[in-house]
Amino acid sequence: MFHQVQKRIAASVSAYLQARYGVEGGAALESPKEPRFGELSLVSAFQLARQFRKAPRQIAAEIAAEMPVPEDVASLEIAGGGFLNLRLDRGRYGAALLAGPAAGAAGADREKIIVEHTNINPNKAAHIGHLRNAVLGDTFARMLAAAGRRVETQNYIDNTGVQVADVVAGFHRLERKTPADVARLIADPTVRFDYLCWDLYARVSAHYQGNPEALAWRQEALHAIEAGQGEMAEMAHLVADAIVNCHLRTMLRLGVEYDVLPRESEILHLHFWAAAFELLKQRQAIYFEREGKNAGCWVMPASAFSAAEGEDADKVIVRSNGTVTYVGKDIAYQLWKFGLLGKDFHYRPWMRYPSGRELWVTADQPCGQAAPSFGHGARVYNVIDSRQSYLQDVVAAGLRALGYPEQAERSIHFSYEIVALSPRTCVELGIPISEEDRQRPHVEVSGRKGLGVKADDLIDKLIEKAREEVDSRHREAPGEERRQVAGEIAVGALRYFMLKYTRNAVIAFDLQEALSFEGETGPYVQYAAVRARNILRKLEERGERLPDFSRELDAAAMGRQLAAEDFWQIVLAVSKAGDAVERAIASGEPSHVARYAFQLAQGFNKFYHEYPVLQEADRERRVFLLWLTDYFRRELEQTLAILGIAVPAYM
RNA sequence: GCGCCUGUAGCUCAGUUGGAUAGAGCGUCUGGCUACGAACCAGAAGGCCGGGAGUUCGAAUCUCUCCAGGCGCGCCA
Repeated sequence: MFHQVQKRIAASVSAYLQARYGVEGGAALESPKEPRFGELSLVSAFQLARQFRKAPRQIAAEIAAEMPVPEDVASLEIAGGGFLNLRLDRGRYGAALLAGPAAGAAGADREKIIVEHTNINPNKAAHIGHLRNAVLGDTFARMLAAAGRRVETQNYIDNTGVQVADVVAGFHRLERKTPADVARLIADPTVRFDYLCWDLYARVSAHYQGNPEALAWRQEALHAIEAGQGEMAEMAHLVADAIVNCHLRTMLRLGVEYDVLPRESEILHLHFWAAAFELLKQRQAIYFEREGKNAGCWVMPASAFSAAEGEDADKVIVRSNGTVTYVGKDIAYQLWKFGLLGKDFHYRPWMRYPSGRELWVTADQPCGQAAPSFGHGARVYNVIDSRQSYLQDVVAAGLRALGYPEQAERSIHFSYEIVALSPRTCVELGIPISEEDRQRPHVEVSGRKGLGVKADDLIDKLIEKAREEVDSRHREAPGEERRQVAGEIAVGALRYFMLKYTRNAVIAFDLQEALSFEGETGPYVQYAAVRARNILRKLEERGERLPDFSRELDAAAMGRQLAAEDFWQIVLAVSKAGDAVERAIASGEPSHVARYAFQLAQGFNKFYHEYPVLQEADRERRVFLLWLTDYFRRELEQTLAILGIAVPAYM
């Protein structure tokens, strides 16, 4: 609500400033530092001061005297050196809240926003780093949807890459297994296939270390996979599909779902690269190098994507042996996302989520079932860790060089820093670390060596810990119910932990800290929502009903109640949810919503402590307090839903 | 060598397009359960915002410089 009111006021003030002073920039409105300064502060006087060579305070006085007061505003006053502080009309504001949100203007013509995330190599179990990616992407998609945007979630699967090839080589060469053997392992319910591959991949990598000639295995597997024939190709298919299912199951534990799985195999078989290659050559975005170290390659000049010059910085797109690099394929894929490639995949259903949502996968031929329209995004967010920013720059440069500057601008590298481990957590997990690492704030671990924390292990551990807490508080409740609650708390803790940091902060994952359910955590916020529900449930247990607020409270009553500074500040804070979401979208920073959720919970816990709602004797106040409780509940639930966090039945 | 990111309380981190007296959690210390169940609340201590210079009415925020740390710069993905 606050967001809409602020927009209305800004429009009104901007119109005045434009007419009176001819300024184009709009009204400089911000939230004052302290509540006593009102709800909004206009600082335009400072900016105008220079231009008109007058004291800021004098200009503020002019504005205060001449500007028509916007209808949401009750009063305005000059403060400090030239601030113009606005106070909202509390009764009007409260009445608007009672009336509920205005219907959103959602239309089918809304442009589509694509969020691509997760993108885990399908050759081993997911680890905590992947969880940060998935939770960031999933939450951002939820934020966009909550704000009325049309969103499509993609999870790209590199099922023909080196990492899959290495595991196939491991099965074939180290384990001497046939595709049938691998299929049996996958079907065996006692085998955790993704864990098995995790270890096998580490063994293969170690073997390469000691026996460099064994790298030929990788080439052998890659060729087989690319040709799409033979036992190894078959095995690669089995492994990748099975691991994708493992990943989907892991992610679903956190409530993460996708719309479509674009796969590298189809990009290959449907010759996406050939189409992109033609475009790149036609538009002269790349050129054939005849001499120097890149002789025989098609390269993109460094000037296209960085400040550096010279052939050293040029990026090879097609190798001298004619094969395309990863970046080249990524340019083709990125073109498809914007609907610029002139080609599309075929699709078939992969699975249906319990929620009812259908997940599709790309296919190289029609399956006979009508699929939704995928791709054709107006804006694309690629959730990829910050170490790949150089490559993302090259991809965007490719779009620009092809004559698509707007798309390059809207091709957003949604980068984030890695998840490292705290030294003490390494020790706890039995990961060997050097003396030097022990002194550092965090230690990066290697998936190649099989070190690190598997996502499912972490989730299991969190559930176990949550279960202990639940059991100690609710011995009487049915076991199945307690299991459910513990699961929701565990997921709440994990998702919040991944979201509370800004994207470019390195998370030093500390088991103890992540397992904590106190302070700035998901469970703290969940607890506030549960407490709000408890009050309302208690009311019904006492044989009462929730009043019809819009009938029992009018603008005058709201005005009377909101005259109390305490209540006004609470209502104001609760009404800023939409503001937090918009800020998070504009800055691409989901942590804003996480932090807002925490503030909201803090506000509620304080309210809960100070005002025994059900004991209130004054009738109007009691109805108001019940309304406020219900309002808190709604916003807490909605904000948690955006974060992908459930509200447990009890805590 | 070049490029990007980071440096804020003992620790981990916030800090809106530059705005009024720099915030939170953890940890430490002191209080508060009579069930709207304390996974909570109240209070205290704790800061030359890495150093320096500049821009201006105003800088944690912008510019330059130095210091410290991280990451990237493959015909790997």
